Amino acid sequence: MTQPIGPPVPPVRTGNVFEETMERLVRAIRLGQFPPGSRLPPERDLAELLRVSRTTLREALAELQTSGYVSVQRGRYGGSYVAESLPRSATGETPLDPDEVWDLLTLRRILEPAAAELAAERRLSSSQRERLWSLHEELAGASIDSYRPLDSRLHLLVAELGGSPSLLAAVADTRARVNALLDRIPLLPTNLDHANAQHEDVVRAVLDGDPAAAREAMLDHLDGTAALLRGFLG
Amino acid sequence: MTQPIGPPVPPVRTGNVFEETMERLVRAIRLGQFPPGSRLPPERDLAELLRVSRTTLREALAELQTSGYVSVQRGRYGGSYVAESLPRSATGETPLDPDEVWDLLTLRRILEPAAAELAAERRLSSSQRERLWSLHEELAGASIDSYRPLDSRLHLLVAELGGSPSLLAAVADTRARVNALLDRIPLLPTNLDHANAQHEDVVRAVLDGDPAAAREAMLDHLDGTAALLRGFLG
DNA sequence: GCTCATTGGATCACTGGTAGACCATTACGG
DNA sequence: CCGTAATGGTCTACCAGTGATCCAATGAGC
Repeated sequence: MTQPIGPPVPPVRTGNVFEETMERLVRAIRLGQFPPGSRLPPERDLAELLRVSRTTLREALAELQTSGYVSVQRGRYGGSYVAESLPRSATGETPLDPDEVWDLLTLRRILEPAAAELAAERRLSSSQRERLWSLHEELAGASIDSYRPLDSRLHLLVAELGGSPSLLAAVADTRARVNALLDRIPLLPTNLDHANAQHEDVVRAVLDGDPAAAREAMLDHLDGTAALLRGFLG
Repeated sequence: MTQPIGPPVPPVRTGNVFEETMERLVRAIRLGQFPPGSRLPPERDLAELLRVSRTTLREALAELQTSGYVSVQRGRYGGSYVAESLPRSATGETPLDPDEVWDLLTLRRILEPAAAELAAERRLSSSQRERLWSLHEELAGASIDSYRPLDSRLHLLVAELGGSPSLLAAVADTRARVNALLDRIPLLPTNLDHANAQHEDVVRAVLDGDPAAAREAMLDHLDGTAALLRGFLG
């Protein structure tokens, strides 16, 4: 007979609107969707984008301001500007949960190489090619403080070039959650050099239209940071 | 410079609570999480599960009742019982969107073979093995009316055995969306026979602990229904 | 056949969130 | 320098959704 149990039924609502709005904004900023130094859309537009009342959005923005994610200026050409260096998400040394780490790294290892492979299969427009390469260069020259958001941005761009919106969404989701784990461990300059070299391999393979190489390069890259994370499990 | 655009920022709230609750329930039923003929949890429990007031849940259940998904009985040992044969989701012959079809099939082709591979890598308990095999047998003997939910249930079980909750969630999500497409095309007995044979290949490979075979078998199976869907694009 | 636990059915005061109008500040363009 | 457009700041009436309580039906077990 069929057992009554199965995969969990996700709740319709989790937390209140304010909290969810905060999370969305923090997530978008940490994913580099609003890069360091850039301006957020006007409150009215952003509220519409998030399908949230302006009142609630403003509460969230106020909170983001006090926690140092954005600075707000009034008047024409004012707005909310993303900080150049994001605050470390306040995790009072919460220990990493090994199961959660394995879970997320497993999913990421499935999604991102597949996305890179897809991207390499596609005929990219010259503007897409330029965007990819210039983002890679910007990242290679980024300071350690603004590195993570731009890193995510590059990975998301690769996923975007794969052409599947649902895959892109899945990559973004997973990456946001992996980021939350990564924020608990230090970012060393040595790692950055490795990462930049690996990024270049991925970008080159995508631009060369070599799917197998793109997949492998991405796998190498991910396994690098995965090892880093696992090292902090003890 | 960084371009202002990027992957979309998902809205915090979509639709009202009633609509979302409906969707969750329909989805869970169509995914076989509440198999045909089974009883839903009591309203109070279900409301808590969905984090929704009982009032709202009851509105959704009433709607499900009138559209033929469940039948409700009062009194002790009463409750909401899932129909043996689900209503065809009322799509007034909405034409399939080729981009959406490609998008979802692409993601599914990434997730499910990976899940099958993972499942085959793991040492399964004897109760897990039995559950998998008995579900396969139940599905092979299922009527054409109750086939789809049990089919989804089997796929979800394979994903569950992979051991990654996030991967399971992603598979469930994708499958729910693919189901919505599949509901627009007829289900032929011939296809069922093929599917059952392919399911058996997958299940055997998982039980044999042969990851590569499991991946391949799942790919074969998916490409079968994918071809079916593409055939209806013209 | 009573009893009682378990379930669905109904009602209502309260609140988080919304929509929309209006005010305040700033900087560009003439 | 002034006017105006674009932006953040504030206030308020309203309502969807909640949660709590009570009622009604049903069937198992004594």
